[in-house]
Amino acid sequence: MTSNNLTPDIFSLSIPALAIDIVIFTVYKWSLYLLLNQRTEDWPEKWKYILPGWIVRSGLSLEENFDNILQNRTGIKWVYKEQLYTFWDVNRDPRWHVVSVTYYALVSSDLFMQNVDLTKVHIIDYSRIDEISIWYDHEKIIKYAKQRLDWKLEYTNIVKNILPQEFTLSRMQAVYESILDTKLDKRNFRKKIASLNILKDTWNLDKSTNRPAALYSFSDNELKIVGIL
Amino acid sequence: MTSNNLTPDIFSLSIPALAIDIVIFTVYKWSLYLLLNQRTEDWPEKWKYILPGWIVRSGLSLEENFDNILQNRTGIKWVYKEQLYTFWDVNRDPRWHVVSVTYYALVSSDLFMQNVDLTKVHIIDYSRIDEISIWYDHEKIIKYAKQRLDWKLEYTNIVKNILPQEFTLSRMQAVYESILDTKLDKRNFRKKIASLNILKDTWNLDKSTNRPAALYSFSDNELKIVGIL
DNA sequence: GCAAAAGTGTTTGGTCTACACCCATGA
DNA sequence: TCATGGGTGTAGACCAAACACTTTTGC
Repeated sequence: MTSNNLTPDIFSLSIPALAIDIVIFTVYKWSLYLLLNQRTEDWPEKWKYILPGWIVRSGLSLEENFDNILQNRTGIKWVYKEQLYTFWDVNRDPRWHVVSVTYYALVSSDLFMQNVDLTKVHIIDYSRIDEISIWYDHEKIIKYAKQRLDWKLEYTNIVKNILPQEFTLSRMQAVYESILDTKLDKRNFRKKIASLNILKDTWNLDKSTNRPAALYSFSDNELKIVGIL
Repeated sequence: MTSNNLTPDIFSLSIPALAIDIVIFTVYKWSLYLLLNQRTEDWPEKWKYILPGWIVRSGLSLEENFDNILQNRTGIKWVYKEQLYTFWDVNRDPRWHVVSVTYYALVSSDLFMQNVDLTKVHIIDYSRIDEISIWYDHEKIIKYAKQRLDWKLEYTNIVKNILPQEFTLSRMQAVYESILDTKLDKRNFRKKIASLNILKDTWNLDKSTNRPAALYSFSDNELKIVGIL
């Protein structure tokens, strides 16, 4: 193969289709959940769960495609997202050759509850992920997304995208515990968070519990690299 | 937009072209280098440096496309690679709408010297990267790849892909120092590496220096997550 | 007054850092 | 014999982990 063989030839070089698939996490009540679609009637294997996703439309930007797909497949208007990996497999989708750009996304449970369309999307307890039937390689993508989420939780302030605007330290700790599936020491956790100077006290109180708890919010909106745990 | 609007329509959904671009790092003598192509005569801005890359051909797997492009653009037959990011920009390549899947790659200087075709590829001292003229957004991609490389060096045993099969600890330390652009303490470095149990003594000696130095190799071929620095 | 979650310090062990000299060989 | 890079240990600072009781409120 010489350099000349690489001369662009739009026909042999095109790929048939490009898709976006989104792994959406949320923490609802005290557990980590995943938002999954189910295959519709006219598809084979209709009972299987599948990541929200679709083929992209040319002429729109990636952002526009993402937002359309997100809204169409879940009802949700906005999530925090990061690109995860681009999968490529001629045999991946039996219907056609698809390259899939995957994202993982975080949504706080209040934002999620406002917008989600539960006729379109199912909320699945992450701890039951191995018990359900997931279409093709989407389970692999989910596990990869979870790894990335774990890492980002430990080393960045990304947790703010799962928490509501104002939250108690106990709530924040519970988010870490449910996602990382560990128990954390309350005093050490609070010391660590305090030392990072990433929160500000709102001086509001959460009175829903017995003893009212101080409500905090993030003092900074950028994604920061900070060793949290 | 309703669900019906998402019904696949292969014509409006196709994208024109998909490319692979590769950021290749090597450590040559005592510095970090980058392997870049230069735009050829018939292209505009022909003097600018550009990442080795090309449009993918359908019908081949991603691996095959990667290997073809790597070999065509650099002469090199094999590199260690990891996917970096997928860029999407209708205005990215003025010739057509391109989605680019980028990789970063590492190659040891001996493997590199065996195979590289220096008529195709230029080797650029990374510390001079800001002095040269780089095409379109490839500089951004390079900086992003360097960040990823720095991180991977600190937290994994990825350095083995830049080192020859057998190497001295001083050589290994020099690779860290040149890529991360820091000075490391010799004793602390050796203690840390020893504590990680990732090397084995080959009982061979490097006699090219005055006092012969012990030669080590990695005891394990998998990529491991280990806090190295 | 009691149940339930919030909030608060100290001690200990391990890890990271700084630092300087002797050794083996080639020329 | 001297120049060159290879190889080695210790002390102090800092950080992470373990651990239990008091406080505030609703009922």
